[in-house]
Amino acid sequence: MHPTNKEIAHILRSVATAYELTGANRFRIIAYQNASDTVEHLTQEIFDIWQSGNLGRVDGIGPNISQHLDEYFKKTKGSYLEKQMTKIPATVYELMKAPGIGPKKAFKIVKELEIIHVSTVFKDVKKAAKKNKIAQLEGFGEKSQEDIVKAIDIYLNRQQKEERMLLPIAYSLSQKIIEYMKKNTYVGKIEVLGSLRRMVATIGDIDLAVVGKPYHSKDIIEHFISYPDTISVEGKGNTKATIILSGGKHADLRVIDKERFGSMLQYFTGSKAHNIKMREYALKNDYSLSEYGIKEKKKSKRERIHSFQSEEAFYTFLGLQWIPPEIREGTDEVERAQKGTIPRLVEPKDIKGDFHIHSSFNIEPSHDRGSDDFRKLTKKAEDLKYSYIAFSEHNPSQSNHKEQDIINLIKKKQEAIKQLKTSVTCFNSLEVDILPDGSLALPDAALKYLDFIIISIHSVFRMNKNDMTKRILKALSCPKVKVLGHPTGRLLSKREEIEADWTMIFTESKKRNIALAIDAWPDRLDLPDSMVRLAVDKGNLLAIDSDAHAVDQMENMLYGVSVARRGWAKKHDIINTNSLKNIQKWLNL
DNA sequence: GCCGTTTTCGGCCCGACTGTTTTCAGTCG
Repeated sequence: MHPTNKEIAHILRSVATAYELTGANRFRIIAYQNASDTVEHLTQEIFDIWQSGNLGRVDGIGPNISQHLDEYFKKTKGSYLEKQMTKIPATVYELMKAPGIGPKKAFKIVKELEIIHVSTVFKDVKKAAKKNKIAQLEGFGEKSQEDIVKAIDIYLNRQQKEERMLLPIAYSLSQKIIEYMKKNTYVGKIEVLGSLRRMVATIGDIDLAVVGKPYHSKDIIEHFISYPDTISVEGKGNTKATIILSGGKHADLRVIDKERFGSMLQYFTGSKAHNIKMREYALKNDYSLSEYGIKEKKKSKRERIHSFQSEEAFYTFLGLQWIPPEIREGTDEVERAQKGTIPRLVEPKDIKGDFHIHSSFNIEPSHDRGSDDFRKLTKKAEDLKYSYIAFSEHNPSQSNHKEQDIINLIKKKQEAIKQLKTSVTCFNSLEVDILPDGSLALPDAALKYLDFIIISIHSVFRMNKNDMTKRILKALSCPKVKVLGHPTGRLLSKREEIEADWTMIFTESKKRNIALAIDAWPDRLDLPDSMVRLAVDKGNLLAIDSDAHAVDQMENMLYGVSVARRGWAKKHDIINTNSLKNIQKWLNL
């Protein structure tokens, strides 16, 4: 197995740490940190980029780091990166995983207390704290000793739990806090910010901001840290506070006055990478950005800060198009905003139908059945103002049926659909398993009774890249296939993506006019946003599917739209924004 | 060590909070 982006990012960050502790030029340290960030957020495998000889083209990786990585990938013994890393005890990198412990503190503790075993570093540090040894170190005290023990406990605790929340969970949690905050009379406007506003698939912390007068700030902060579900207060200042909720999740709150709401919204929405790009851009025009506004850096003049009530005004002042939060990830959005070429991204109201709904119709499926019948589902589709939907249950199990049984079941379903009285056009479809050899779990003879099929992988996820690619390409060759369902098979924080040559698969899908699904099921969000962007750039068709197994889940479409937006998808990139007429043409009906 | 619509040299994001200090260093987002 080749090293993952996560592993390479960790190595680069560790080298940055080693440089920091050995007193290297601080900009060299930053360069390695930047390279680490870049690799971590890359949309392709850094290993693949290296293999194709394009390492140097990656933003933030220059000639030096390129060469070091080359050496590392070639598995050269005693490679430069490894050599740099081992200058610092491995216990330092381990200890740094605890929040609030950075390079300096970790190194000091490890060195002074002679902690050498990586596997027991946390236990050993806690033991030392018990003997009051840390408080005696220079630069440390009673309080910091206590904080270090707490930080270790938080880290160890977090290890056992899910690290990040699924988007919908974080969203509902934030709504509860907002409701609570509104009970305080000094609280004005209140907004969800950070990764939640950017609609990232998984959310670490909940970030909130409140409009309030500075002299009410204290009251608001006090109210916030009294939130009933709080188990501890991690920090509290004049304008911001952090609480830890019973599930171990952090919630941050910032108070800001109305005049600066725009710059605050911009700052606090992030991403960090986006804000850095913004500040770098501003600096070229002699401006300095912060959450408080835009500062003119002209040395001769008196310092002047411009405030902004709205985010739009903030971006406009800098000569930039307003950038939707979903694409503020520090890729090329600032450049594009400068040129005025940020596209209008697809919106929830553009969606005209849903191709992937599991009904309760008993097709005697291989996997789970939906819980609601055609009638309820079509009613919901009407409420959502859809023009069309497709009932796409899992294929009938193969082991329990003869070919003719399967055909009869599909015909029966077709008949039942015909009987429906609704303004919504309903297609007869199935979600068919892609078997390990690339054949489909449905007899060919059954295909003609279906309007189209979705194909998906539901077993044998671990396969080598070559075989997996062949498997999918073979499955795509069936003419009834119109959607490749949850292409990567990932389950957020449960199962990794499958390995496949996506360039080949995207090319083949495009050639065959097959849409790649953006499955909106909260655990999936698959395609992932970064791959959506690749697909969009390549000109692939995409289908946003709810994958609903119950009526209410049809509303999950919203999260699929968010993924599409994060992948820079425009309305015309998404097949199910089309009119019924166009869809029928696409389906060859 | 990286990078380029004022630059192949000379820059490199900004502020808050905390603890240990008595003006600052470390860490975080």
